[in-house]
Amino acid sequence: MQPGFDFNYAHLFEEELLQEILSIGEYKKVKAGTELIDIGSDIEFMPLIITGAVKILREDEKGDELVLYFIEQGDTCAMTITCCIGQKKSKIRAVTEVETELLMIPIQKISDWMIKYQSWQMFILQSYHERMQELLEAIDTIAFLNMDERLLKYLKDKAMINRNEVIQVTHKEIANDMHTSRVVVSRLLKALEIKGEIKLHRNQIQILKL
DNA sequence: ACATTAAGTGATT
DNA sequence: AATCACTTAATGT
Repeated sequence: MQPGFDFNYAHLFEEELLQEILSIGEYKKVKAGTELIDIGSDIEFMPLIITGAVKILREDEKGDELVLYFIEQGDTCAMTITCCIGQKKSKIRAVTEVETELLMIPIQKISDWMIKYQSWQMFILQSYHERMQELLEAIDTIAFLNMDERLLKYLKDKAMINRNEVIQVTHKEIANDMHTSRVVVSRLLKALEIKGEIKLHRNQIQILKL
């Protein structure tokens, strides 16, 4: 059994399914910044995250990005579920945020196991539900929150994912993730620093109030 | 010492 | 909140 897998998933599935997952799933360890799924690509595998985190983003025709949410250990990608009920091409991009360990499950197995295992069906529905919630939260954030609140949420999410109150990032990168300009980010960060929420350094930001 | 990249700022729309 | 134009600061060669 892969290290870590036990901890996150073992209690969810019955023994027989667990053995199938372990024998069929392909174990992978990837570095931070690895693209797992691209927009328009065919989805062949469903990733089960054992450790680490993945950034899910949307992109427009010009290549401008917008981060929707992050997924962590014990989570899976809802896009792969969508593709099992028709849609084949991915509508989102998935990039690892930190070094991540995963199990790649062929998508055919998703529906096979849905019929065969009650626990798997629950897991898939539960995951889909959680992703739906996160998507709604992302919409709320973009539609109802001011840019500075949005920025603070982004920083806190990022700190949470990295399990570190100091995050390694440039203002430019934040601007890309939030689909705004670097100048705006710099100004808002400065304001947050004055408010005592964060401390700024070159290439890194310390979150003071988590 | 010089070039490059990150970050700060005023002014304008 | 976006863009421009410019400055200042930090870092690499």
